[in-house]
Amino acid sequence: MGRGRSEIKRIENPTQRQSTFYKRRDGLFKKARELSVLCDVDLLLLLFSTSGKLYHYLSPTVPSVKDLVERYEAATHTKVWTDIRQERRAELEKVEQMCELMEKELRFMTVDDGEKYTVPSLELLEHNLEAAMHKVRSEKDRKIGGEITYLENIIRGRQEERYGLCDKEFLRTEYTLPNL
Amino acid sequence: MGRGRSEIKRIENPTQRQSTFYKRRDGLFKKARELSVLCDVDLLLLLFSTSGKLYHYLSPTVPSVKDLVERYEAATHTKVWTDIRQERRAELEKVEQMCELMEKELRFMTVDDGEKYTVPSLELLEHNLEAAMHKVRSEKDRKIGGEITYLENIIRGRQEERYGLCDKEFLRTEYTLPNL
DNA sequence: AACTATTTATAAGA
DNA sequence: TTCTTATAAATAGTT
Repeated sequence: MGRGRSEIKRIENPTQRQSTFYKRRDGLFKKARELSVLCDVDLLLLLFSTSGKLYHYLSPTVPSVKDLVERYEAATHTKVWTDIRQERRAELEKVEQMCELMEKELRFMTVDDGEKYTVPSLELLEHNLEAAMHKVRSEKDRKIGGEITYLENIIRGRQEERYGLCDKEFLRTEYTLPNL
Repeated sequence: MGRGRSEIKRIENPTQRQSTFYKRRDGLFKKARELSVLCDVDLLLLLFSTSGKLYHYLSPTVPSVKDLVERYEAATHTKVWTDIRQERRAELEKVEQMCELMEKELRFMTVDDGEKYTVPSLELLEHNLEAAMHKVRSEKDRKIGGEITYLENIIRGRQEERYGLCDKEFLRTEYTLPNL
């Protein structure tokens, strides 16, 4: 556009370059705005002049520069901020591992010697331990009971087999103990 | 440009919008490239079409997107990535709180009903519970024993007081029970 | 900044 | 999509 010249190379004359910069900068921002509105497009335009001055445009539909740059990351897998994220993730995983360890340790019911218990809290602890113990014992009994029933069934099966009372299907089943 | 229309508003017809998008997108990128070359300008153009496809341009003079976004941060003092860090910190704190809660809960020895225990692990659990119970009981005894000794001392003190065997200092002390 | 001769971009149509 | 073309818009050079 304009009278003459069309070659695209750095304009050496500073006055001319500055003049062209103003005109084309305005043109570019206008085009960016128009495109984002006409075609419902999310865009970011960041621009620094030679003098270091910032000009920028962000589509009204985009909440923040961060938002768009994150989408850029996701799209390119270029992970601009990977280091920050990985740092945090590592930190998080460390805490989670500690959590797990602690859970295991505590599950096996070690009473902390360093902790200073009061008598009422010790009584509560005792009560809870008794409840837990009760649960554990009845669960154990149930399991062992189940095992016995299972074995009894096998024995009955064998007897029926011997006396010809079982069907063909039953003969083909394998006898494996359940995982106790 | 082109035949007719100049109003800038969202193009509702999808076919027409797509067509316009292609043409104007190409135009915008061409202008961006030209400006960066002609006027020696650092610029970034990030663009997502409605379908989510990314198009971008970065001046050849700029080493990376990160670089330009950091300059944007510096220029606006907007600290684009601060909130990411804060976000992560919040996440971390949440996990740590969960940790603490879990610790408390597990300290009070609830045996998880949902957990599927095997007989040997139940026996181990039972063993641990017994050990813990033993600790708790002896600690309770020690505490109660201490209380008794303390009370005995007070009684002895009273007797010494009565028989004039105590010193003046002792008379001024208060008898408060230790926090049991 | 403004002006205007030209070039360029692009809307509509094919 | 892609091309063609008539026309609107942008802008180089000038004032």
